[in-house]
Amino acid sequence: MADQLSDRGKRILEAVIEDYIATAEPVGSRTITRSHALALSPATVRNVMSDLEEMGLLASPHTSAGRIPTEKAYRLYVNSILEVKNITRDKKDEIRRRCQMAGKDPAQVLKETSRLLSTTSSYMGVVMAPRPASSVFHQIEFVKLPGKRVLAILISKNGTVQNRLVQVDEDIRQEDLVRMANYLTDQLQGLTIAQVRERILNEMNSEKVRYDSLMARALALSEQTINTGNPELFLEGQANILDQPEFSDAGRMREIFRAFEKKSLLLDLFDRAMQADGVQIFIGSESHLLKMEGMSLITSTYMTGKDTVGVLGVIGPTRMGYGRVIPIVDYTAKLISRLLETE
Amino acid sequence: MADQLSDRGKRILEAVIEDYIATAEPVGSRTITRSHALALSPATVRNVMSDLEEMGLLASPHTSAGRIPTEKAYRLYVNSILEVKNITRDKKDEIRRRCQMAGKDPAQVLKETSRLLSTTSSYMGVVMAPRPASSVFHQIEFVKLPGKRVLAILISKNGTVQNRLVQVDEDIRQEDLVRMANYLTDQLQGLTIAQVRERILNEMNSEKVRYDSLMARALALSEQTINTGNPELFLEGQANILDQPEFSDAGRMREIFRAFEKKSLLLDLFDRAMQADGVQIFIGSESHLLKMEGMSLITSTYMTGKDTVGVLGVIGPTRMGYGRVIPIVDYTAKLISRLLETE
DNA sequence: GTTAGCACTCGATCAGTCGGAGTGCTAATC
DNA sequence: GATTAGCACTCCGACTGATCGAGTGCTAAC
Repeated sequence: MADQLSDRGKRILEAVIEDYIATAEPVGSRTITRSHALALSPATVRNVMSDLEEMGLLASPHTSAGRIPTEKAYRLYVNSILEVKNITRDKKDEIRRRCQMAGKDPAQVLKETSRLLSTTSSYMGVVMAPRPASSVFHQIEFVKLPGKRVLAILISKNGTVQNRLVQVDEDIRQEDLVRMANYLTDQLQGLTIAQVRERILNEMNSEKVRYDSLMARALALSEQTINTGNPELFLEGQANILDQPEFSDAGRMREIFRAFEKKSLLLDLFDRAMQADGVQIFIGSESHLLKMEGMSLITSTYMTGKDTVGVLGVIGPTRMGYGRVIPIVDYTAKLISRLLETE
Repeated sequence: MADQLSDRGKRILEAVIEDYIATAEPVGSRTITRSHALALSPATVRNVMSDLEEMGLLASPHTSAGRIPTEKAYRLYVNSILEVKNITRDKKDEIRRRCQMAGKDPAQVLKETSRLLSTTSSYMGVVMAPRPASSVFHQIEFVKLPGKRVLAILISKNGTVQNRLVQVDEDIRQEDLVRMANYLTDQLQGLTIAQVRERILNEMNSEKVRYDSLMARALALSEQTINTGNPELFLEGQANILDQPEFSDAGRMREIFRAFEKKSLLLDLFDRAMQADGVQIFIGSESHLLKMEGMSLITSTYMTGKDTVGVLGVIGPTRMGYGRVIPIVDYTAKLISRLLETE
């Protein structure tokens, strides 16, 4: 048969994938003729399936089991067969209702969102917070606390707050701290946090500052407060993947959990997802993460105002209800963007 | 035989428990005579074990397996047999080294501590943050951000920071915000956060405020910022318990993970642990948590200055290396207390 | 009180059997 | 020429029975 996928081939591939998604069992020719009104006999379906196998779209675990879609098949399915459903009214309401988190700590909002993604999709929810380095500086403050401690607070225009508790020798006065903070706030207007850091490091080495011990200390304080490190990653609903039959094996399960404990791997992946706007889908090994074998990731970027600032998504088995989950991710991302913009 | 536990009985019970902790397999009479120099024959040991079983300290899964310690046995072991080892020099160094987290976000410190507990014990680490309601108010601030947003920041004497992003109608001026914040900061000196909340709710209903719309709004802002809810709980190293053979069953594993997703259950338990200072041990069903069957919890309280503020600990299987883990929990709690005090 | 000896029990393991599901091929049919 | 019925074949999984080893409880001897 042709290398080209016939229309009938497509329909049968779709049937296999959908059955497999539903049952996690290899799909046989009989099953398909029964459940999908194709008006074809099992024998015919077998012929077609054999062709699909040759094209690398199906695989059989062994001779007398049914067949399983390959990654290539999922990719094809997602690209050109799947019709993304509209999100159901119910889901929409549920998401909207649970997004009523006005007045919450901004970090909490993202965590809640991650949990929301996990429960609505029944897979794992992931949200990558905005990269601290790229947000825009708004204000810095130093607050003197009892016990020779100073709390430094760094506020960004997008409303995120970084703070550090630092011990100092006791002869700093609150008035001096305020003066320093005002001066710095003035100096650093309009810079991104990354630039702020650079500026401060420069200043610290400048001649002028060398002889101003107060300023030197203020700069040191600021420097300790600035976090240009990795953005936070909120991973919720890990227990959900325990329900997936393909991970019922204890060893496999352990591997996956260990992999997710190392968040750096996921961060890389999410960084890649942030390169392009909108919904993206990584199927199995496409993510180039060894441990992601058998797992897929659906992501979408979210924004504050006009800037793409973060990524959120759902991680599940390759055998995932794409048609159902894609709109959930999409809708949630849009809702969060709106929430971050106005609130 | 007597109801009273003989000295020999104790030694044999100890041997069974230690073997079982090491291997997770039911322990037979032979094994014991071999590994622990008791100078007794297997038959004698069998007799004693039979007595121990009658006393409810041992149980046999079936006739021809060895025996397993019961919860009662663990309790006895922990109370009167176990000699808690001194913490090893290595562990001490490791913990101390990893506690060098000066300049970190206070919440991060606790999270790190939890991870530290999990890796040094190779079970699960848990840290309950100080109850927000009971910390002492220090300062409140309102910062106007672009886009009709106001960031409210609540600072406690212990260095914790709560912040909320709130949308407002645009006619509030930064000067007014500062004035309000200063006024409130002045009014609320010395109160706990819980008292602050109460005071604010009272004020909001007072006659005077009714006609001062600016003040009314400031109060509303503050009220939204205050979180008197549950303290945060940092649970790290969940993957570690997957290594325990008794949880290799997928169903059991799922149950446990699900249980830990509901943090409220653990919070209750930790609240109980906070009633008494120092190290405490909950064995299996003693915690009155249904899902804690087969698991034990070792906790210690930690303090800032003279006040007990939180609890940290390790969760592992009942079959846990108590002698090894207890000093780890103890030492970590002391170290964190010192860290929170000075820093 | 302790121990050696022995019969007994029970789970784990392994080989063998059987049935069901599914395939591929061939020949008949539309 | 495409489709289908029929059939032999393959392979897995579930079940069965036999065997083995670890461990026990009991009894009688030390």
